[in-house]
Amino acid sequence: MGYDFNAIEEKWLRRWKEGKAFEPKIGGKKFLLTVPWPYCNGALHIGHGRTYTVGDIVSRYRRMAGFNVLYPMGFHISGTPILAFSKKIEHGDPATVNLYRSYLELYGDDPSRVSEFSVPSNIASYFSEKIINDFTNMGFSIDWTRKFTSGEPIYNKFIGWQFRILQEKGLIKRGDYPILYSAEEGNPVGEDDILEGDTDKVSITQFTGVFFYAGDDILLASTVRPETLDGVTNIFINPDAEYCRIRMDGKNFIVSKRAFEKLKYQRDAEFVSDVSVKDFLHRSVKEPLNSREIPILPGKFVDPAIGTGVDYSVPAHSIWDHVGLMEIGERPEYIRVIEIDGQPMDMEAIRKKFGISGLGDREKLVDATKYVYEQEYYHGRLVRGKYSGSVVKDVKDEIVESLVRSGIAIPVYETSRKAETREGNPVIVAVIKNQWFIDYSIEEWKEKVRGLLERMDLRPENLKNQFVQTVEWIKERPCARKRGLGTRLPMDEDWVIESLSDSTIYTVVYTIIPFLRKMIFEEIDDDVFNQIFFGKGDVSRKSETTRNAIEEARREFLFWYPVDLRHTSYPHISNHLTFYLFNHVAIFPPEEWPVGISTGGMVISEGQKMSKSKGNVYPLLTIKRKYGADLFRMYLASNADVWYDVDWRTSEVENYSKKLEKFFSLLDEARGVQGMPEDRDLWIVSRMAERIEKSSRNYEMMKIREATVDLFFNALNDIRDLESFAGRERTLRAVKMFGVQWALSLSPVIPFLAEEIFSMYGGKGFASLQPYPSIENIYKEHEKEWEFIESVIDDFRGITKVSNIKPKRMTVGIAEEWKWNLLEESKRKDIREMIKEADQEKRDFLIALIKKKDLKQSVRDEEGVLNKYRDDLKNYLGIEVVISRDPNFTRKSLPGRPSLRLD
RNA sequence: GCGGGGGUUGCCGAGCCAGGUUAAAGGUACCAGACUUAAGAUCUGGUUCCGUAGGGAUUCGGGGGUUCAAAUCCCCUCCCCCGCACCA
Repeated sequence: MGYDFNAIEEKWLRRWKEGKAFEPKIGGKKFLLTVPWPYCNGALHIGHGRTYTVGDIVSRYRRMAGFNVLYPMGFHISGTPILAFSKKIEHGDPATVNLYRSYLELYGDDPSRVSEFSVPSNIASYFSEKIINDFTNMGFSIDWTRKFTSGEPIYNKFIGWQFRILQEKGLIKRGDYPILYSAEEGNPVGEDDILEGDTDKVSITQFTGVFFYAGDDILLASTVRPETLDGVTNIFINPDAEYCRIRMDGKNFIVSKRAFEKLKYQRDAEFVSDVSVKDFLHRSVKEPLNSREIPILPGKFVDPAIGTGVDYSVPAHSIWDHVGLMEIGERPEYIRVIEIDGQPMDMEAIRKKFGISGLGDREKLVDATKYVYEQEYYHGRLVRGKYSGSVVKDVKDEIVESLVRSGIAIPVYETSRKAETREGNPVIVAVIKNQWFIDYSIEEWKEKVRGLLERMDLRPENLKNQFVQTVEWIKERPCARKRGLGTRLPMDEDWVIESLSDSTIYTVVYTIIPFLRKMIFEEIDDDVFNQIFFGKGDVSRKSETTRNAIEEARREFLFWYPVDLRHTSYPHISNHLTFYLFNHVAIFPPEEWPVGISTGGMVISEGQKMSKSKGNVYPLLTIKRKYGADLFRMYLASNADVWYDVDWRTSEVENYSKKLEKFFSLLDEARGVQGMPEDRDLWIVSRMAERIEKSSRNYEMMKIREATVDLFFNALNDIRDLESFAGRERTLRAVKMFGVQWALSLSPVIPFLAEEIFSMYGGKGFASLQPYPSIENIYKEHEKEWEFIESVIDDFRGITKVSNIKPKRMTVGIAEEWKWNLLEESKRKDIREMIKEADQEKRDFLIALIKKKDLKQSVRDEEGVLNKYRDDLKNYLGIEVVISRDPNFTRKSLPGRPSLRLD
C-alpha cells in the first residue's frame, strides 16, 4: 500500500505558507544563498529544477544547522528571447504558437490565450507566476516576499545607479566591435537567430586585408595567414566573379562585389565603379613589404563571397595556391617563409599524401590545408622578415597589428562558416560603431578579483583554477544592445543594457526590495542607493516614509549581505559568475564581496541530452503530479554528485518511488509497535547514529549524494538485513528508537515526508525548522559484535556455496590466546619489527594481520557473542553452533575470523 | 589549440586526493529459489574465471615505472565530454 504523496505535500505546502516558515527576519547567524534567477519564457522542465533543488537542500540543511537562512528568488526578463517569441506569436509563426499553446495546456489554461503573448510583458508575467507555483510545489524554501524582476522600474533605477558608478570609475568605454548581423533584418543575430546555430556554432573570424598596389588602385587581398606575406608570389582573382572599385579611407580598393556588400557594414565604404576582371588579369601589382612586382593570375577556386574575393598566393605554404598554380601551368619560384625543425613543408609531397589531383578535390584540399596550418602555426618558425626565428603562434597577433599600424592592411571580418538566419537571410559580420563596453581588461581590477578568489570558498575545488583562467582571459565585454528588454543605458538611452550585464550584483536587491517598495517611487534616486549601501547619500530632503524605509533597507542590507553561497551550473563560470565577481569588487567594499560559489552539473534525460526531438524533456509540473516533489528531489540528490550531470531515467525513478513508500510505511508501522528492542538488535541504532553524524559533515560540504545514499539507501539495507535475520517485529521495535531522527536527517532532501513523519511521531512545529538531529552512540560495541556475526554468516555462505552441502551444525574454532595477545601487542608496536623477531607460525599470523586491518577491531569475547546470537543463527541458518578450542582445528583461526567446519 | 573533467566489473555509477579492510559501495539489468492459479510486486541467494570448505587466478582505456603491496602514486600514449563570450 502506497502513501498519498499528493495529500501530504499539499498539506505541508499549506502549513508552511500559513506559518510563513521561510520568511526570515534579521537576527542570529545569517546565511544568504542565491541561485541565478530563472528566465521566464517557457515552462520549466526537470533540467531547470536541478540547481534550485541543490540550493534548497543546502538552505534546508543550513537552517537545521542553526543558521538564519534567506533563500530568495526573482525573475529575469531582460534580453531578446522573450521579445523574439512575442514577435513570432504576433506574426503567427506556427511553431512558436504551437509551443506556447502547449505550455498553456500543460498548465491547464485556455490555449486560445496564446494571442496575449504577443505582448512581451505578458509572457514574463504568465511564466513567472507559473514558476513560483512550480518551485513552491517542489518544496523550495524560498522567501517569495523578496521577488522582483529585471524589468520593473525600481530595478531599472538600481541598474542605472550601478552603471553610473561603473562609468564614474572609468570601467566603461566605447569602441568598434564586430558582431554577427543580418543586413536584410537590420539586426544583430545571436545563436538562436541562426539556422542550426545551436548545433553548428558560428563565430567571427578575423581576416587581414593586405594592400597590393596597382597604380591608383589597391587590390585588397584577405588572408588568415598574414605571417606568410613575405612568401607571396602572385595574386589570385576569380575570372568568373564580379569585382568593383570602392572608396574607403580616401583610397580606391578593388574587391569582389559580394565582398563590398558585406564590407560596407564593417567600415565606411563607397561604391565607385564596376571593374572588369580582364583589366586586371596578368597585370602586375606591388606587394607592400618589399615592393616586389608580382602578377595577378586567374584562380577559379577563389570564392568571391569569402573575405574580399581577392587572394594572395603563397604556394610554398598553401596547398590551394600550390594546386591553383599547377592547374594554370604556372610555376613561380617558391619563397619559403616558415620552417619546422629547420625543414620547410613540401606542398607537393602533401598534395600527394592527401591524394589531391586538382582543385576539384575540395574536401581533401580543406583537410590538407588544416593540416598545414596546424603544423606551421604551432611548430613552425619564421625564417624571413623581422620576426625571423619566432614560432608563428607567438607572433601572429603582433604581425597583424604591425601590418595594420603601418597602413598596409586593415582587419576584415568574416563568419566562420556560411550561415543564414532562421528567416533565410545571410549572416554577415558587421562592425558596430561606438559599442559600449565594460572594460574587464583593466589590470588593477583583475588583480582585486584574483585577491578575492584567494579567500573565497569555492566548490568543487578546481573551480578556482577555472576562475583564475577566466580572469586571465577576459577582456572588454559589450554591455548594451540596440534591442531587447531591460534597462536603458543611463549615458545613452538608445541602448539597452544587455542581459548578462544587468544581472551582476542584483543579488543585493533581495536584501532591500521590500523596503524599496515602501518608498515613494519618485524619490528613489542615486542618493537613496548610496545611503543604503554606503551610508553616504544625502537623503535629508526625502519624505519620512522614504527615509524610514531607507533606514530599514540599510539595516537589512548590512545584515544579509554578502552572499554566503551562490550556486549555479558550470556553464556560468566563464560569463555570469565572473562578471558577478568583477562587479562586486568594483562597487562594494570588501566586506560585502561574495563568500562562496559552487557550481553543479546539468540534467540529461534517459542517457541523452534533453531535446524536444528525442521526446525526453519532462516538465516539472508533470513530474510533481506523477511522482511528487520528494521523489524528484531524492532522485536528483542521490543520482549524482552535485558537480556531475544527473541522468533522469524513468525506469529508475519508479524504483525510487517504491523505496520511498517502504521508508514511509516502515516508520509508520514502527510507530505503533509495542515493547523494547532486543539488546542484540541495537547495533542498528549505532549505525544510524554514525550515519546521521557523518551525513551532517557531508551536507555541509555539499556532498549531497553521499549523505543521501548513506542516510537513505544504506540505512534501508541495514534494516533489510536486520529484518531477514531477526524478523519484522523485532526490526520495527529497533527502528522506532530512531524514527524521528532518521526522518529529520533526511528533511533537507525529502521535506514533505519528513514533516509528515515528524508530526506522526508527535513532533511539534515544523520538521524543517528543527535542529539537525543526533543520536548518542552508546551501542558501538553492539555494532562490532554484529559485524563479527555478519562475517561468520558470510563465511558460512561461502562454504556452503562451494561445498554444496546442507549442514546441520557449524563448529566455530576460536583463535588461540597467543594470537589475541599478539594482536593486542601489534596495536602498540611496529608490526614490521615484530615480524622480524617472530618464528614462522607467528610471522604468518602477523602478515595476515597487516592484510586484514579490520581484524584489529575484533570483539574479544567471540564465544560470548556467538552464544548471544545462538538462537538467531539457528533460526536464520538452520544450524546448531558449537564452539571449539581444539588446537588442531584452530590453527588457521584468526581473531575475528574463526575457523568453521560444517556438517 | 587553450582551460576543465572523464575512461572502473552487462549498464549507470562510487572508490582514486590520504596505496593494503577492494573482485571492487549503491542502483539497475539478468539468473535461480520462495510466495502466487499465473503474472506483477515482494523476499532470498547468485551474476570475471576455476574450485564439493571460507581458496586461487585474472581484472579497473593501453604501455611503462615506483613499492613488500597500485583502480588508487609517477611517466608516456589512445579515446570521450564540457567551456572558450555578447548568448540567456
